[in-house]
Amino acid sequence: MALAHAILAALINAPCSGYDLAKRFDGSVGFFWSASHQQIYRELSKLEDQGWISCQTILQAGRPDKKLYSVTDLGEQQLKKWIAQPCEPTPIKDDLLVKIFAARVASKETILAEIEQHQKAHLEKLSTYENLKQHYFRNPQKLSQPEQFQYLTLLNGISYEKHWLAWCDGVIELLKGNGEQEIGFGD
Amino acid sequence: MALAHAILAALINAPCSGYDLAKRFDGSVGFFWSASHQQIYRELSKLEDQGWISCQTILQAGRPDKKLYSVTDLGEQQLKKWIAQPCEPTPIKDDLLVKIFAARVASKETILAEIEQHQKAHLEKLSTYENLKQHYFRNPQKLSQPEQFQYLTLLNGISYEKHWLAWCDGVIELLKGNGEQEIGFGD
DNA sequence: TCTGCCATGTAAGTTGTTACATGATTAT
DNA sequence: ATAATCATGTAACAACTTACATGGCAGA
Repeated sequence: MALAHAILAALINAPCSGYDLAKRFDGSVGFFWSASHQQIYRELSKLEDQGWISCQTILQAGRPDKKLYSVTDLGEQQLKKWIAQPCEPTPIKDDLLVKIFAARVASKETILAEIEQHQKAHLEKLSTYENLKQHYFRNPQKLSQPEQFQYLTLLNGISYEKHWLAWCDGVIELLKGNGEQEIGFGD
Repeated sequence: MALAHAILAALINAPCSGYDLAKRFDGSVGFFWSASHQQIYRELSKLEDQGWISCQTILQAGRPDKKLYSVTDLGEQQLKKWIAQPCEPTPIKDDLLVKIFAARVASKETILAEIEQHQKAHLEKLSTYENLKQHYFRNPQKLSQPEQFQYLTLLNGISYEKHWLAWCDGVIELLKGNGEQEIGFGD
C-alpha cells in the first residue's frame, strides 16, 4: 500500500500529472521511494476510483492534454491514518551483498570491478544530494515545517550514501591488500 | 532473478533444506536478502527443474522427511555468471521516509513515537550484529576467504544500522527542540 | 533526419504477500 | 492441554518489471 501513500505524499506538496510524478519519483521523492511510470499511472487510476485524489484535465496548445491530480480531504485523512499506524524498518535486499556473500566462486578482479562501479555510483548520488543541499537548504534554521521534513529525507540520503562509500572503501582496501591488514572499518 | 541467486549463494556455503533456508533468510542471509518460506519453496522447485540445484530426500525418525538441496555444477556456473554481470545499487524504498516527507499532515507526537520505535528496532539489530561479530569474527585476520566475505556483509549491516541510528538521533533532537537549533547531523 | 521530451496508457510475466492446510514431536 | 518446532506445501491476490504502443513538438 505504500506506493499509494508515497503518491499522496508527493501530490500533497504540489498537485501534478502522472508524468510529472514519474519525474519526481526519479528525483526528490526518489530519495525514499522508486516507481516506474506504469506503476504510477495504474495507482493514480485506483486512487481516483477510491476518491483519495481528484483529477482535472488541462488542455494544452501543441502538446498532449495533461491530467492534474490533487489530494482530496478523504485522501489526506487516509494519509494521516497511514502515518499514525506503526511500520517496520524495511528489510534489506541488495544484489551487491549477495554477490559479496558468494564472492568465493568469482575472481578477485570481478568483485573489485563491481565494487568500484558501485562506489562510483554512490559518489555520484552523494554529490547530487550535496548539491541539492547547497541550493535549496542553505539555511536549515529558516525552513518552513514541510521543508524541514523534506530536508530530513535528504539528510537521510546523504548519510546512506556515505555509509555505502565507507563500506566500499573498506572492501577495496581489503581486496587490494594481501590479506595481511585488518578489516577495521565499520566501527 | 536475485532470489534464485541468493538461494544459490546460501546453498553453496552449506547444502540444506527449504526449512533451513527459510531460517537462514531470517538470520545471516537476512543481512542482505529477505524472503518468506513460500517464496523459497516455490523457487527451490524452479531451480531443481532447471537443474541448478539437486535434491536428496533424507528420511528422519520421528519427524518429517527433509529434502536436502545442493548446488550443481550448472548452478555454480550460473551463479558465477550472474556475479560477473554488473548490477545497479538497489533503489531505496522506505515507508518511514515517506512518512517523514508527508509529516506535516501528522502531529509531532505521532512522528516522534514512530521514530523512537524505529530507533529501538535499529538498536536491537545493531546489537545482534555486534554479538555475531564478537562470537564468530573475533580474529578477522585469520578468517578463511569465504568467511572474510561473509564478514564483509556483516560489517555492511553494522554500518547500515549505525547510519539509521545517527539519523534517528538527529530527527528526535530536532523534534524535541523548538526549532531553534541547527540540523547539523549527516555531515 | 534523428533524438529527446511531453503525455498517456496496455499486456504479459515475475515476484512477493497473506491466508490456508497438514501432521508429528517436544517442551511448558 | 497448549504452544512451539520441524517440515512441506497450495491458492489467491497484490506489486513490480519489461516490453509494447501512440503521436506531436523542439532542437541539433
